[in-house]
Amino acid sequence: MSKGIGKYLSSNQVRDTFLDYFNKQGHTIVPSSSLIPHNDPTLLFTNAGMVQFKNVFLGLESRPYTRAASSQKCVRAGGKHNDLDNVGFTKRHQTFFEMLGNFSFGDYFKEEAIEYAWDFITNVLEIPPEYIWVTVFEEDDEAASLWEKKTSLPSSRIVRMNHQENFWAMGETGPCGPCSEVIIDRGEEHRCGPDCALGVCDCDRWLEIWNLVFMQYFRDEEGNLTPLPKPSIDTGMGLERIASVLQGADSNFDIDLFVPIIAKVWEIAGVKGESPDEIFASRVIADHVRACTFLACDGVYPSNEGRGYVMRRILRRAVRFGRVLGINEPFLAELVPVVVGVMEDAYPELQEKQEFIMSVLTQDEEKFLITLESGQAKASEIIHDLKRKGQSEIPGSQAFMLYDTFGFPIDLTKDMAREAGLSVDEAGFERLLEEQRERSRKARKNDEFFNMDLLEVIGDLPPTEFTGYETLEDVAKVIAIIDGNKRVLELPGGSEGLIVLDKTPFYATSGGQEHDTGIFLAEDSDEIIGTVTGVEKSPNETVIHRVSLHGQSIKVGQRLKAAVDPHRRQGLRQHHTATHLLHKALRTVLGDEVQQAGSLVESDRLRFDFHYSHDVTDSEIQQVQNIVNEAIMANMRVNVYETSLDEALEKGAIALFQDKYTEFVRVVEIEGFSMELCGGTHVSQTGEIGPFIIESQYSIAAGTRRIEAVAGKSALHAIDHMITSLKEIAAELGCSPDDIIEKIRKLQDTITCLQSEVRHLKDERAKITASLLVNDSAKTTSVGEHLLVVSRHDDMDQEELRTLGDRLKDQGASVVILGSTKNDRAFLVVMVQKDLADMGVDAREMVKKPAQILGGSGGGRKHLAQSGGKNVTSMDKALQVAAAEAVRILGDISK
RNA sequence: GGGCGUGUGGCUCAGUGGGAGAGCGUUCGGUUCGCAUCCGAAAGGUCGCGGGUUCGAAUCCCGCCACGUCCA
Repeated sequence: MSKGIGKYLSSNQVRDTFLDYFNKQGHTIVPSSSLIPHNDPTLLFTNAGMVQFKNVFLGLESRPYTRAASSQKCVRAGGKHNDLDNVGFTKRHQTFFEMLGNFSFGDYFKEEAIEYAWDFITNVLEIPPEYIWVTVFEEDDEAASLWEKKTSLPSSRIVRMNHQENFWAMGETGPCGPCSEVIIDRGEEHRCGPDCALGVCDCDRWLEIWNLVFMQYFRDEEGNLTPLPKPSIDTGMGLERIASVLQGADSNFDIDLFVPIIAKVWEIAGVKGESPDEIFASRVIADHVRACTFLACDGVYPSNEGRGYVMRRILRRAVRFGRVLGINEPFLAELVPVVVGVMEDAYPELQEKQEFIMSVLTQDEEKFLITLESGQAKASEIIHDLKRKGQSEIPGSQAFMLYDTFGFPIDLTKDMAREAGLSVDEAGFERLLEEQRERSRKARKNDEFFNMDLLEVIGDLPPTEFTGYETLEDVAKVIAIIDGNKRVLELPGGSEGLIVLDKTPFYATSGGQEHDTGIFLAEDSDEIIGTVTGVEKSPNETVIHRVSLHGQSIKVGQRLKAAVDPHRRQGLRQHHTATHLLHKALRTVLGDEVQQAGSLVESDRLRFDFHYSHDVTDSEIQQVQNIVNEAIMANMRVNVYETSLDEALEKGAIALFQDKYTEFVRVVEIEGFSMELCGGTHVSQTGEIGPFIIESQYSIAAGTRRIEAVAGKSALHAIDHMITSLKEIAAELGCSPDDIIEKIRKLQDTITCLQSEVRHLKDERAKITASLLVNDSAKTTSVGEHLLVVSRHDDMDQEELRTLGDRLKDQGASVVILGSTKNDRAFLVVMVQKDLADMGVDAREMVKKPAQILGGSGGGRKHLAQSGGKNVTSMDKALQVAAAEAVRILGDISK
């Protein structure tokens, strides 16, 4: 390890020093938000420091401060920014990292941003100016001259870069602007070649450590840039990168945040990190286990879709590199305490959830090991098969099947192929993968309410004021109408469209609670204008009503009366408050390990998903239900109020999304029982909820369980239904409802007895019938030394005929032909003794012709053939024909 | 959301349109001082659910459910 540049600081010190510095410059220190972006459907994970401030930059949300600084945990994997497959190959890529940033929301701009950056780097971190280069956007003379004026940088080290490199945008439209990067020149010895220069190559000599974004324009749909009235600053400095500079680490993985984790990996694997492979694999594992630890901590769970799927991919990649090191059993959980130890100062929540995180990781590892094992078996089979056929390449289709269907990683397929001396058609594999991607993308279109088009159309609309906590009816003004993803001024009568009001009593689908429905009325006449069938809320809190108009049209600017359906709302309130009671009851009965994973509140039922790693017994569910019902009967007050987040948390409120740092949060407190942050609508006394019934409890994924329950009227209906059913069952069984179980058990016993008795009797009857038949000259024919039995037994089914045939063979019959008609169907069974069948006497030949006569077809095996048809009247004829056929064949064999 | 795969006894699975099976486990009996082993026997199945095709479906077709897996 070479000597560091600047002042040696531990990573924890870097983080503290940064926040401390900006705090002294009047910045509010904002804690890292969750890795799960709140209310942002366009983003899979928080991937930059500015994510939690997005709405502030867009002017949709205001904060009590205009300058802020944070150290933000980030994940870049899945979605647009995907570094997953690069991790390990480079010295800098990580799936999980921390981003240090300072932000100005219309406060200071370029000058201060540059001054702070320079001051922090040269005076606080003590990095000598001669190591520093900066880049600016080629048209940004202002930034270039500021660097020259405000710092001691010579102009030769201020490099202008093009649009692609140094112009930043949030999306297709929205705030954007030039940026400026601070770069450390690590010295000649790190150069990649003779042409090594900033902006020319992309090697490790030139280390970008800090990006300063100057948000000064707004880009509209046509791509026009208009200056923002209040330009803003968004900066980002990778903690691991700057730490690597200060600590003289060759790569990010050589800093103090990684060293203990990598050491533990080596310890588990029993290696010393001597070969490039060992170093490579242990770096990947260290990065991935950090990502998985933090993801699990923020409530992400490995699964087969969305965020959970990305997490699973990270986790499984780590496991695969574990195998490279010779680790063949679950080991990631052993690394978690090391990660926690390194990170807990900055993220104390890790310590609290350590056990939980460990069990989440181990569970998915175990699953993956099973997948690998079965994939390996499949791959062996394929390879064996190909070698037998003398082929030298595994076709892309086979490799893809292993990957796609059985989850067997392609590189493992390649390894196995290599060991067997085969190659893999990788191009074919890639082609199939691309086809699959294309299919998925196509199927994606148009299935969400907020598609990109709609988001664009409503982008400039303000948040809608929600008045529905206080009232169910309100007079409001129409401020926008959308018809087929286009803004219009008028929506004609009889049609459907989306309507935005300046304020609304309608609750939009959010926080798991379903939307209200209701009607729009004319302001003066109370005539119904339209029916509201759906209500959604955009990411910037604009409420959008899906409305089906009656006779008259509706215009922008018009005033109308918005009225919520009170019955539906009451159902929603009952089920929402019941959900809070249920949540608390679950934690009381099962412990604090219970963590809400999802919740759905409808007007006639509720669904509650939660993480819990053990079985839940019926009696525990019963206890939970009792606690909820007692809480309802106690008729507790439900207080809803706004307070600051800190105060709410201090009082012990359960917050699901700690990253939603608005000034005030809404607390729903059930007096003396539970307290949660919640934006939903609730009853005012728990007694309003009525009866509460848990209808089912089951597992929806490993470690995740779901409860479905009903309250209020739905619960009454459920109870009614159950009582009626019980009464009907009791009446049918001729006993009282209390005795139903006992009665059914008795009946089941009786059935079992009868069944075995019937089987026994049928067998007996078959034996007797058989012995009568073989002695009945009318039913038997001797062909040479072979005995043929032909007989008809109506009302027997095929199985009974076969049993009878078996008994006849026992008693010496060589060939048995049995017929039966039952329920307007004709059956024919032909059986041949095994030795005769081996000699070539084929039962199938005897069944073909008669089958035609019966109006069907038939077949089977040599010793047993069956046929049938619908011509029941031809049964005797069919038997005759079969018999004649048998005589002929037996005659041939006897010669 | 889309694709592929799987679903058969308590468990692991075989069974490519014609009589529902194997191994392990369970119970009983034998062997043994006893256990393991070994021998013999028995119990245990709506072949995930629902339709369809067929004389006949665990098997073929369609729909649904669950699980696995890849893609988005």
